[in-house]
Amino acid sequence: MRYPGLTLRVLSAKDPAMGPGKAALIEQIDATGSISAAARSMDMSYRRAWQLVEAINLSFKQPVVVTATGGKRGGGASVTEFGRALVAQFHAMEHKASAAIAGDIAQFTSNLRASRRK
Amino acid sequence: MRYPGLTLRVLSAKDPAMGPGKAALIEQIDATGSISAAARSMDMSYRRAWQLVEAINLSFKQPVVVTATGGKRGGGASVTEFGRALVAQFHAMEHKASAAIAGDIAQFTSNLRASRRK
DNA sequence: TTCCGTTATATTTTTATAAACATAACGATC
DNA sequence: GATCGTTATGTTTATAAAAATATAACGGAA
Repeated sequence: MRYPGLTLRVLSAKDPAMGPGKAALIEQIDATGSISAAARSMDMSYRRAWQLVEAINLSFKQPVVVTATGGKRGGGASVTEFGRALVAQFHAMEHKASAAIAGDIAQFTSNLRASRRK
Repeated sequence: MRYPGLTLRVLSAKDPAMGPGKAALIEQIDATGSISAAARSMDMSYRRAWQLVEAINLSFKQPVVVTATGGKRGGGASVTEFGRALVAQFHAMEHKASAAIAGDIAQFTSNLRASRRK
Protein backbone atom coordinates (compact mmCIF):
# COMPACT_ATOMS: atom_id res chain seq x y z
CA MET A 1 0.00 0.00 0.00
CA ARG A 2 2.12 2.87 -1.19
CA TYR A 3 1.19 6.50 -1.35
CA PRO A 4 3.48 9.33 -2.38
CA GLY A 5 6.05 9.34 0.41
CA LEU A 6 3.94 7.19 2.66
CA THR A 7 3.36 3.53 3.34
CA LEU A 8 0.39 2.07 5.07
CA ARG A 9 1.57 -0.26 7.77
CA VAL A 10 -1.06 -2.37 9.43
CA LEU A 11 0.74 -4.04 12.27
CA SER A 12 3.58 -2.63 14.27
CA ALA A 13 5.34 -3.20 17.56
CA LYS A 14 8.85 -3.17 18.90
CA ASP A 15 9.45 -6.41 17.06
CA PRO A 16 6.37 -6.99 14.94
CA ALA A 17 5.50 -10.61 14.31
CA MET A 18 4.43 -9.71 10.80
CA GLY A 19 5.00 -6.81 8.43
CA PRO A 20 5.61 -6.03 4.77
CA GLY A 21 9.20 -7.26 4.89
CA LYS A 22 8.47 -10.55 6.60
CA ALA A 23 5.48 -11.18 4.38
CA ALA A 24 7.62 -10.64 1.30
CA LEU A 25 10.31 -12.96 2.63
CA ILE A 26 7.79 -15.71 3.29
CA GLU A 27 6.42 -15.30 -0.21
CA GLN A 28 9.88 -15.57 -1.72
CA ILE A 29 10.65 -18.68 0.31
CA ASP A 30 7.40 -20.15 -0.96
CA ALA A 31 8.32 -19.26 -4.51
CA THR A 32 11.93 -20.47 -4.43
CA GLY A 33 11.88 -23.35 -1.97
CA SER A 34 14.82 -22.12 0.09
CA ILE A 35 15.82 -19.41 2.49
CA SER A 36 19.06 -18.71 0.68
CA ALA A 37 17.42 -18.33 -2.73
CA ALA A 38 14.81 -16.04 -1.23
CA ALA A 39 17.53 -13.97 0.40
CA ARG A 40 19.43 -13.68 -2.85
CA SER A 41 16.32 -12.61 -4.73
CA MET A 42 15.73 -9.88 -2.17
CA ASP A 43 19.37 -8.79 -2.00
CA MET A 44 19.47 -9.78 1.65
CA SER A 45 22.15 -11.73 3.49
CA TYR A 46 21.32 -15.36 4.22
CA ARG A 47 22.02 -14.76 7.88
CA ARG A 48 19.47 -11.96 8.13
CA ALA A 49 16.85 -13.98 6.26
CA TRP A 50 17.43 -16.95 8.53
CA GLN A 51 17.12 -14.78 11.64
CA LEU A 52 13.84 -13.36 10.35
CA VAL A 53 12.53 -16.86 9.72
CA GLU A 54 13.53 -17.90 13.23
CA ALA A 55 11.79 -14.84 14.70
CA ILE A 56 8.67 -15.54 12.66
CA ASN A 57 8.47 -19.15 13.75
CA LEU A 58 9.01 -18.17 17.40
CA SER A 59 6.24 -15.60 17.20
CA PHE A 60 3.46 -17.98 16.29
CA LYS A 61 1.99 -21.05 17.88
CA GLN A 62 2.35 -23.00 14.66
CA PRO A 63 5.36 -23.09 12.34
CA VAL A 64 5.27 -20.77 9.33
CA VAL A 65 8.40 -22.02 7.56
CA VAL A 66 9.76 -25.54 7.86
CA THR A 67 13.31 -26.39 6.86
CA ALA A 68 15.39 -29.43 5.95
CA THR A 69 19.16 -29.78 5.92
CA GLY A 70 21.31 -31.92 3.65
CA GLY A 71 20.05 -34.13 0.88
CA LYS A 72 20.33 -34.01 -2.89
CA ARG A 73 19.76 -30.30 -3.21
CA GLY A 74 21.42 -29.49 0.11
CA GLY A 75 18.14 -29.02 1.84
CA GLY A 76 15.48 -26.36 1.55
CA ALA A 77 12.58 -24.58 3.14
CA SER A 78 8.86 -24.51 2.55
CA VAL A 79 5.94 -22.48 3.77
CA THR A 80 3.21 -24.21 5.71
CA GLU A 81 -0.48 -23.84 4.91
CA PHE A 82 -0.75 -21.92 8.14
CA GLY A 83 1.98 -19.59 6.92
CA ARG A 84 0.24 -19.02 3.60
CA ALA A 85 -3.00 -18.21 5.36
CA LEU A 86 -1.15 -15.82 7.65
CA VAL A 87 0.36 -13.89 4.77
CA ALA A 88 -2.97 -13.82 2.97
CA GLN A 89 -4.66 -12.43 6.04
CA PHE A 90 -1.95 -9.83 6.43
CA HIS A 91 -2.54 -8.60 2.90
CA ALA A 92 -6.28 -8.64 3.50
CA MET A 93 -5.79 -6.42 6.52
CA GLU A 94 -3.65 -4.07 4.49
CA HIS A 95 -6.36 -3.75 1.89
CA LYS A 96 -9.20 -3.31 4.36
CA ALA A 97 -7.35 -0.68 6.37
CA SER A 98 -6.27 1.10 3.24
CA ALA A 99 -9.79 1.24 1.86
CA ALA A 100 -11.14 2.49 5.17
CA ILE A 101 -8.87 5.53 5.21
CA ALA A 102 -8.36 6.19 1.52
CA GLY A 103 -10.16 9.51 1.74
CA ASP A 104 -8.19 10.65 4.77
CA ILE A 105 -4.93 9.63 3.16
CA ALA A 106 -5.68 11.71 0.11
CA GLN A 107 -6.30 14.80 2.19
CA PHE A 108 -3.38 14.12 4.49
CA THR A 109 -1.04 13.74 1.56
CA SER A 110 -2.22 17.01 0.07
CA ASN A 111 -0.89 18.73 3.19
CA LEU A 112 2.57 17.23 2.83
CA ARG A 113 5.30 19.40 1.45
CA ALA A 114 6.41 18.12 -1.93
CA SER A 115 10.13 18.53 -1.46
CA ARG A 116 11.80 16.13 0.90
CA ARG A 117 15.45 17.12 0.69
CA LYS A 118 17.77 14.28 1.47
CA MET B 1 -4.60 1.39 19.12
CA ARG B 2 -3.01 -1.26 21.26
CA TYR B 3 -3.60 -4.96 21.11
CA PRO B 4 -1.77 -7.57 23.15
CA GLY B 5 1.76 -7.28 21.81
CA LEU B 6 0.70 -5.32 18.78
CA THR B 7 0.13 -1.73 17.82
CA LEU B 8 -1.87 -0.52 14.88
CA ARG B 9 0.23 1.94 12.95
CA VAL B 10 -1.56 3.83 10.26
CA LEU B 11 1.17 5.75 8.49
CA SER B 12 4.70 4.65 8.00
CA ALA B 13 7.70 5.45 5.88
CA LYS B 14 11.43 5.74 6.27
CA ASP B 15 10.82 8.97 8.14
CA PRO B 16 7.07 9.22 8.63
CA ALA B 17 5.65 12.71 8.74
CA MET B 18 3.21 11.63 11.43
CA GLY B 19 2.90 8.73 13.84
CA PRO B 20 1.85 7.87 17.39
CA GLY B 21 4.99 9.42 18.90
CA LYS B 22 4.81 12.68 16.99
CA ALA B 23 1.09 12.99 17.61
CA ALA B 24 1.66 12.53 21.35
CA LEU B 25 4.42 15.12 21.33
CA ILE B 26 2.23 17.66 19.58
CA GLU B 27 -0.52 17.02 22.09
CA GLN B 28 1.85 17.54 25.00
CA ILE B 29 3.15 20.77 23.49
CA ASP B 30 -0.44 21.91 23.15
CA ALA B 31 -1.13 20.99 26.76
CA THR B 32 2.01 22.51 28.29
CA GLY B 33 2.80 25.44 26.04
CA SER B 34 6.45 24.56 25.56
CA ILE B 35 8.65 22.02 23.86
CA SER B 36 10.79 21.55 26.94
CA ALA B 37 7.84 20.91 29.27
CA ALA B 38 6.40 18.44 26.78
CA ALA B 39 9.75 16.68 26.56
CA ARG B 40 10.01 16.46 30.35
CA SER B 41 6.51 15.06 30.63
CA MET B 42 7.40 12.39 28.09
CA ASP B 43 10.81 11.61 29.58
CA MET B 44 12.43 12.72 26.36
CA SER B 45 15.46 14.94 25.90
CA TYR B 46 14.71 18.50 24.83
CA ARG B 47 17.01 18.06 21.89
CA ARG B 48 15.10 15.09 20.57
CA ALA B 49 11.76 16.81 21.02
CA TRP B 50 13.02 19.89 19.23
CA GLN B 51 14.34 17.80 16.35
CA LEU B 52 10.98 16.08 16.02
CA VAL B 53 9.20 19.43 15.95
CA GLU B 54 11.58 20.66 13.26
CA ALA B 55 10.98 17.51 11.21
CA ILE B 56 7.22 17.85 11.61
CA ASN B 57 7.19 21.47 10.50
CA LEU B 58 9.40 20.67 7.52
CA SER B 59 7.10 17.84 6.47
CA PHE B 60 4.00 19.93 5.98
CA LYS B 61 3.12 22.92 3.86
CA GLN B 62 1.82 24.81 6.88
CA PRO B 63 3.44 25.09 10.32
CA VAL B 64 2.23 22.66 12.98
CA VAL B 65 4.09 24.13 15.96
CA VAL B 66 5.10 27.79 16.27
CA THR B 67 7.74 28.89 18.76
CA ALA B 68 8.89 32.05 20.49
CA THR B 69 12.21 32.73 22.18
CA GLY B 70 12.90 34.95 25.18
CA GLY B 71 10.30 36.93 27.10
CA LYS B 72 8.96 36.69 30.61
CA ARG B 73 8.64 32.94 30.64
CA GLY B 74 11.65 32.39 28.42
CA GLY B 75 9.54 31.75 25.40
CA GLY B 76 7.30 28.86 24.48
CA ALA B 77 5.59 26.91 21.78
CA SER B 78 2.03 26.49 20.62
CA VAL B 79 0.17 24.26 18.23
CA THR B 80 -1.57 25.81 15.24
CA GLU B 81 -5.15 25.08 14.31
CA PHE B 82 -3.77 23.24 11.32
CA GLY B 83 -1.66 21.12 13.67
CA ARG B 84 -4.65 20.30 15.84
CA ALA B 85 -6.67 19.27 12.82
CA LEU B 86 -3.78 17.14 11.64
CA VAL B 87 -3.55 15.25 14.92
CA ALA B 88 -7.31 14.82 15.02
CA GLN B 89 -7.28 13.39 11.52
CA PHE B 90 -4.45 11.05 12.42
CA HIS B 91 -6.45 9.66 15.33
CA ALA B 92 -9.51 9.39 13.11
CA MET B 93 -7.49 7.31 10.67
CA GLU B 94 -6.29 5.09 13.48
CA HIS B 95 -9.84 4.48 14.58
CA LYS B 96 -11.19 3.83 11.11
CA ALA B 97 -8.40 1.45 10.20
CA SER B 98 -8.69 -0.31 13.52
CA ALA B 99 -12.42 -0.80 13.15
CA ALA B 100 -12.00 -2.10 9.62
CA ILE B 101 -9.67 -4.89 10.70
CA ALA B 102 -10.83 -5.58 14.24
CA GLY B 103 -11.99 -9.05 13.34
CA ASP B 104 -8.76 -9.93 11.56
CA ILE B 105 -6.70 -8.61 14.44
CA ALA B 106 -8.54 -10.81 16.90
CA GLN B 107 -7.87 -13.90 14.84
CA PHE B 108 -4.30 -12.90 14.10
CA THR B 109 -3.59 -12.35 17.76
CA SER B 110 -4.99 -15.72 18.65
CA ASN B 111 -2.25 -17.27 16.53
CA LEU B 112 0.51 -15.46 18.37
CA ARG B 113 2.51 -17.35 20.91
CA ALA B 114 1.86 -15.99 24.38
CA SER B 115 5.43 -16.00 25.64
CA ARG B 116 7.74 -13.42 24.22
CA ARG B 117 10.98 -14.11 26.11
CA LYS B 118 13.09 -11.06 26.51
C1' DT C 1 21.25 45.57 33.03
C1' DT C 2 20.80 41.42 35.30
C1' DC C 3 17.91 37.39 35.60
C1' DC C 4 15.29 33.46 34.01
C1' DG C 5 13.42 29.62 31.37
C1' DT C 6 13.01 28.79 26.97
C1' DT C 7 14.43 28.05 22.01
C1' DA C 8 18.20 26.79 19.07
C1' DT C 9 22.44 24.38 17.75
C1' DA C 10 27.09 22.13 17.85
C1' DT C 11 29.99 18.43 19.46
C1' DT C 12 31.07 14.33 21.56
C1' DT C 13 30.05 9.84 23.44
C1' DT C 14 27.48 5.85 23.86
C1' DT C 15 24.49 2.36 22.36
C1' DA C 16 22.01 -0.39 19.16
C1' DT C 17 21.53 -2.26 14.73
C1' DA C 18 22.99 -4.14 10.62
C1' DA C 19 26.40 -5.96 7.69
C1' DA C 20 30.38 -8.79 6.71
C1' DC C 21 33.03 -12.72 7.27
C1' DA C 22 33.89 -17.40 8.49
C1' DT C 23 32.71 -22.18 9.39
C1' DA C 24 30.37 -26.33 10.95
C1' DA C 25 26.65 -29.75 10.11
C1' DC C 26 23.53 -32.03 7.30
C1' DG C 27 22.26 -35.97 4.11
C1' DA C 28 20.83 -37.75 -0.40
C1' DT C 29 23.36 -38.89 -4.59
C1' DC C 30 27.00 -40.65 -7.19
C1' DG D 1 33.10 -41.76 1.23
C1' DA D 2 33.58 -37.45 -1.61
C1' DT D 3 30.61 -33.84 -3.34
C1' DC D 4 27.32 -30.14 -3.21
C1' DG D 5 24.04 -26.54 -1.90
C1' DT D 6 21.66 -25.72 1.88
C1' DT D 7 20.65 -24.90 6.89
C1' DA D 8 22.55 -23.30 11.14
C1' DT D 9 25.57 -20.50 14.07
C1' DG D 10 29.54 -17.81 15.94
C1' DT D 11 32.50 -13.81 15.61
C1' DT D 12 33.96 -9.57 14.07
C1' DT D 13 33.50 -5.16 11.79
C1' DA D 14 31.07 -1.19 10.19
C1' DT D 15 27.24 1.91 10.24
C1' DA D 16 23.49 4.34 12.11
C1' DA D 17 20.73 5.98 15.73
C1' DA D 18 20.28 7.77 20.08
C1' DA D 19 21.91 9.90 24.15
C1' DA D 20 24.71 12.92 26.71
C1' DT D 21 27.05 17.19 27.23
C1' DA D 22 27.75 21.96 26.43
C1' DT D 23 26.62 26.61 25.12
C1' DA D 24 24.79 30.56 22.66
C1' DA D 25 20.73 33.55 21.83
C1' DC D 26 16.50 35.47 22.96
C1' DG D 27 13.60 39.17 25.28
C1' DG D 28 10.28 40.51 28.79
C1' DA D 29 10.48 41.74 33.71
C1' DA D 30 12.33 43.19 37.93
